[in-house]
Amino acid sequence: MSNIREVSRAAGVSIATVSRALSNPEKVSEAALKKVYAAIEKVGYRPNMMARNFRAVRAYSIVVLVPNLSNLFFATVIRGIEDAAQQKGYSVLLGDTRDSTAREEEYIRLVETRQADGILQLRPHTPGKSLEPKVAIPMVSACGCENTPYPSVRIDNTGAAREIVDYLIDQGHRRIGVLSGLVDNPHAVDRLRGYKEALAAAGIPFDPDLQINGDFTLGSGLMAASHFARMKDRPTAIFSMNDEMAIGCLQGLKSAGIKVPEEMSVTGFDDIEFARYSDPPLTTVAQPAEELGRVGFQTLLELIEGKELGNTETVLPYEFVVRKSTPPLKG
Amino acid sequence: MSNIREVSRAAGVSIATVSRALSNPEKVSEAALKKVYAAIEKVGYRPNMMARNFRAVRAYSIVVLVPNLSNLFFATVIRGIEDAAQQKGYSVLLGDTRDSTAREEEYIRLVETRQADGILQLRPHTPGKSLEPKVAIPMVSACGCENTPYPSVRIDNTGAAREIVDYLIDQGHRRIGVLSGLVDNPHAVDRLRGYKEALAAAGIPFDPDLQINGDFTLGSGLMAASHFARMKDRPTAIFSMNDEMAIGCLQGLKSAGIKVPEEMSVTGFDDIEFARYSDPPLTTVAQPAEELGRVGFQTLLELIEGKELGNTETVLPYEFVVRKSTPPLKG
DNA sequence: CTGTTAGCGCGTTCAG
DNA sequence: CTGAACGCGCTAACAG
Repeated sequence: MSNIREVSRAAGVSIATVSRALSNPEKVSEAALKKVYAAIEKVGYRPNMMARNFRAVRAYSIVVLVPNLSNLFFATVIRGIEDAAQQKGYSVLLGDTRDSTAREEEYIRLVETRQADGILQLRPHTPGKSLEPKVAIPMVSACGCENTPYPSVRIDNTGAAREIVDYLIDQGHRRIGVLSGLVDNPHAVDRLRGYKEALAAAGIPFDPDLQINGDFTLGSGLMAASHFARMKDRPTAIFSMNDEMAIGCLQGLKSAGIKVPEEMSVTGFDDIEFARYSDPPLTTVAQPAEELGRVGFQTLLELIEGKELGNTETVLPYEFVVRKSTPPLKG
Repeated sequence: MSNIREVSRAAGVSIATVSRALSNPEKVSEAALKKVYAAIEKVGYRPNMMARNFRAVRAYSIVVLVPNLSNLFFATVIRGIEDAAQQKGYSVLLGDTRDSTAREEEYIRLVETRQADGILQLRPHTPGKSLEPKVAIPMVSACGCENTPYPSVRIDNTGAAREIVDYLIDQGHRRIGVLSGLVDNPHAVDRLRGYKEALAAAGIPFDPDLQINGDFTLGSGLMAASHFARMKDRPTAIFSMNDEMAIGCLQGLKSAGIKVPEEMSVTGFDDIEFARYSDPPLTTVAQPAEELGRVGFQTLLELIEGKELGNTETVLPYEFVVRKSTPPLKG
């Protein structure tokens, strides 16, 4: 627990010289530098970052708000964030909010009390329900949705959904079920719009009976499957809004005796690694998860450093991935 | 950005009184309290935690070192950690080290420079390769292995592995493949011992050809499957050391035309949520992941607060979960 | 190039 | 019960 004063004593120079030797070595003579480095070694000095940051009025850390850390898509985004943050000397404070705005508020306090410099929000913004952007709280959305009222980085969810459903229609499907998220989930909203647009473009009327809302978990996919299985006029394909639900759905369909993909096509969204290992492997949309995290961090850093960004949107490209869960419809 | 001085001015009391009103309200008169609270409201005061922590010589944060955040088992442990930490007013700094000791060292620096108070290590300890415990760096292992040289919380990996393999033997298997981790991975070491003990107890000789080493990822499970599939004298069951590899293996076996579980039993380890949704659902060992995290944090907190723990071990119970991937062997 | 001085925001003496 | 004064470890401004 030695401090800068001990170093200065051991080196026989002033405290200021030690400080300069560390942050502006070019302003210190060779001789003094040598003495300082030797002294640092000798007394085992480590600068106290709390003191340094305190002076700098910057915590050099950001908080990442994630609705559910066990969601592999989010986990991957976080890896990207951490990667970028570490390169810039920032640490990442984890806030698993379990979809609770109240918990989010608690983490906001970390930046209000200067324990963190900004917020990277992974939960998409729901007007009237989510944390509203506050001035003086740098915040950016790292895997957001349309109409986010603060800077965001995202993919074109609507377009990606449209592309998937277009593909299913091309494969011959006319009755396409949709396994959505909760009605007010913004990702669900955007993707549902894409689904409807694709249907409309093909002249297929939207049938509300074919929409089942889950919550992006495996379990809700399983539940949804049993609904779909029991329908009198069952769909021939299901567009699921994430891979977890699609995989849950796969199992539900099988245990209902429905063969996938022979009797039912299923698509996912995100392209988590498990999507390649399901049976059958899932046709899905690959989001550039790590990149979303990296770009999200960079955007946040600009905000922290004082740039005015308004509610800039950065839209990154996605990739449509065809696997075996969507063969052409027979008959 | 108001500070305590502004509050004191607005309230017409001294700085010390404001400070006391916040941390020892019982030592302040009713009248003064009211004035202080009103002033805080009025100037929009938020205590500067950096300053407070700086004085307290405590960061009120810990760093969690995780080898791979995309591993669902670790993600769940972290949820437990964060839960416990938040309750005690601590924040969690994330360190995804991607199995690199060098990266771990960088995070150690965070506590050396007082940005964090201690380390919660999720990577099991490999002698001569892992971070060695340093005095003055509070560190605990939250899902450790046997012979960890600092306080640890874990399950009985050897016992759990033995129990799984015993069960396979009971189901009639004599040739049981093992899908291990890398040779120096401590979890692999402990679990391999359990595998061998179970074999020995049943009088089955250990056959090194039946051991394939992966790296706990889906991909390595897939690779291993093709090895197993090509063996002349193929095993009738595979004990995989985690669920991800087991699920990867499942797919590899299927694409090699081997039916699971009819022609091959497969077991996992950890009981991640996907284990219930694979085809067939996996027989596995459920680790109390969140609890490991919670207890790990509590142990670390004791260390931070100055208790001497030596290399205490806390062993938590696991649960053996039988699903459909392990029917009795026919013939 | 170097040392001296003055705080950053807060908690904690110690008198009153 | 209250206030003035000091210092935590460090950096920045200013002289020399």
